[in-house]
Amino acid sequence: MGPLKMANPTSRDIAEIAGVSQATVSRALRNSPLVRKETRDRIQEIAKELNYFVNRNAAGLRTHQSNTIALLLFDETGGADAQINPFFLSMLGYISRAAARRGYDVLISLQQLSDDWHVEYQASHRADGLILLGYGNYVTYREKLAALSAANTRYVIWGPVIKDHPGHTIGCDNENGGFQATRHLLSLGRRRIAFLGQTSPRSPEFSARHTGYRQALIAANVATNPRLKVDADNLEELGYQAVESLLAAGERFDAVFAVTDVIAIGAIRALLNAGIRVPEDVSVVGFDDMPLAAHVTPALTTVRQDIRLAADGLVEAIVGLIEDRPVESTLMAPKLIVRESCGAKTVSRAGR
Amino acid sequence: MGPLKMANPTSRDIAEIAGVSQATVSRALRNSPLVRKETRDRIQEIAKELNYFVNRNAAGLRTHQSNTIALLLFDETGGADAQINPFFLSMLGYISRAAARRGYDVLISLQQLSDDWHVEYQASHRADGLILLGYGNYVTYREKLAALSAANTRYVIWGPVIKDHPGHTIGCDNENGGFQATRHLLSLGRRRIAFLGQTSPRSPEFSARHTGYRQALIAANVATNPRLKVDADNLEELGYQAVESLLAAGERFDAVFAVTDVIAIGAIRALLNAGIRVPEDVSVVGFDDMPLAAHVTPALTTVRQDIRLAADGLVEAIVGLIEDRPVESTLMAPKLIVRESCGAKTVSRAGR
DNA sequence: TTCCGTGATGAATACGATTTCATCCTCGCG
DNA sequence: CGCGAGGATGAAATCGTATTCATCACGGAA
Repeated sequence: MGPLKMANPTSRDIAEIAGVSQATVSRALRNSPLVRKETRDRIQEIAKELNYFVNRNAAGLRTHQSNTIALLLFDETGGADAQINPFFLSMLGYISRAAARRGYDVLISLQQLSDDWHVEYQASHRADGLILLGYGNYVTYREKLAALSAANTRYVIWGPVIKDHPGHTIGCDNENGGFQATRHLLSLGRRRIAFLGQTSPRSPEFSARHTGYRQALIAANVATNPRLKVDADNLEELGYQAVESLLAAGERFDAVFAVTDVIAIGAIRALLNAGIRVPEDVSVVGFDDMPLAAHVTPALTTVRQDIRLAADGLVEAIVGLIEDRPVESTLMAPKLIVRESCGAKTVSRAGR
Repeated sequence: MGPLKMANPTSRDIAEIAGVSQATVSRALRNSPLVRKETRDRIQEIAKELNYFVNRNAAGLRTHQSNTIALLLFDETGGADAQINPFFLSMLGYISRAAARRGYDVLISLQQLSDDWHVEYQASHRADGLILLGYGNYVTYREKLAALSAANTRYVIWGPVIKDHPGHTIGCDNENGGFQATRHLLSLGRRRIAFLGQTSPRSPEFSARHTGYRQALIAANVATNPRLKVDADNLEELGYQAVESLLAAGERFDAVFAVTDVIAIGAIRALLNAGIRVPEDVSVVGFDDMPLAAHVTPALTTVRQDIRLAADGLVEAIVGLIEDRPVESTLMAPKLIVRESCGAKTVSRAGR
């Protein structure tokens, strides 16, 4: 029995070779106990020999499934060529792995505000369910989500848990994260703490972090100074500019809570460029704990979102919905990671 | 005519409502000129009203197409939970956009060395073609590529162009990049230039950068010192350790060429921690120009690979193969980006 | 010996689109 | 008035698999 060759073998071809019916082949390949073990093995061997793979289109057509999860990534920052939010990008990696573990493929789709594809993915049977990243902007998207629900689409959102928000949500307790960061800065004796980040209703996560920030100040009986709050979208450059504008305005501050590591890194650069030492003169805390946070100089103190866990949770949830299991929205606890940029630890740097 | 509702409308449902045959519906939805314009418009309106979308499984079954590109990402560094190479991750973003522009979806698959799914994607009609990232390790993968070719799979590789390598390749002229980086350091008067990076045949890109490095030294009549070459995989931590080991060995050096920005950032941290100033005492040059490179302190001088262009090229190539157009392997020119970490520019930092 | 349950298999159908081929109508021209 | 060309549409086949519903052989129980 030499190496069999065939351009595009089908289950029928295998059936013919094995001397059985196509139905039996189909059953054998799916390990159905209806087929006698010997027959099953023989068929599977032939399939392997022929380099046969089930035609997913045909199978999907018949079963109404795709074993695929679509990942919709909304990235409003910047235009079509801008870098994509690295936080989402690494989430994507973990999601893909978690999905693979459960036998699902992942289809990516970078969406723009103007796009209107949401419904299509499941309706066209390209995906069994959707994971939505970057939907923070719930004001704008609310109706889109409603459309999804109306179309009976299964989806899970990464973002803030908002009451009477349609759909299931998995997110991080941003308020608590902001609180932890700020409390930490306060515990170091800092009192004039700048807040860097966009807090419009477009960015509910960031707003929640700001709320946590304020609550920490209130709890410590420290007056909030609205001039120490600067809007900044999630780009290094904007963190840089935010600090520049603070300095230009002559504001005095001894700490910075940046709503994102990326912003924090931009802020640090601006501080250092202005001759201000970090953390000696100004403490800096970020948010996310992206991989690089530990390796920039000074290493960034930050609030960690465990994105691996988050990704697992998202996949678990969407697969649950697909397979008709009950699913609940979840809020994950963030964790303060103390490094050098806040000054809590003695910096090991020898020379200065 | 109120809002029509229907669970899962098919083209046949639309046909019935429109009072035409299902064949006409199919044609109308694909904008076939065979259908009279009025009829076409009416049908499309009904489809919209019903929230109808073509069942991709059925369409794909019939046409033998999926309009999908599979992106196979091999990431050997670290285990299953490790962060994924950020360079590939951002490439992925651009690839996804470029593919969308051409009407293709992107399926991601993070692969391990042990996996053996390559052939499956196209054979199962899940994808029309493959883009392979991280296949640098051509020694190991050669046979896998051969299998792909044998199965008549269409694929494009991001990586070094290697002669009599099966398949089409798009890559960066790494040798030239290494040459530029090193020549730049030499032009700054640096003579003891350390090289940080893995150069085994497992990493042909990095080996090529090393070749460029050596050629620049030779061209400048500077002796190469093998002790200034330290293997380091692509992680910040390993860049850090590489510098530590150089220092521990008592090697003297006045510059570092890191084979990757990530390694460079780790290296800089190690230098600063040891009280060595960058760039005053040691110049550092990286490779890739990842987004953060411009924003760390000191801002990183590096060799830019234009990944947007690369992504476009890869997609262009795979789509070309899918649509039976001739495709050629391409080598893209990298570009030296001078910032602060090499010391060529006056650092604007005020205090020090 | 007859009958029925059980295990293994096959025949036939459905999934929802695309596409080929046939049909029918209309209109212009000889 | 007849005829052919061409435009618009419909009927039917097809893609490859999963699954329902027979069918058949076999063996044990009555």
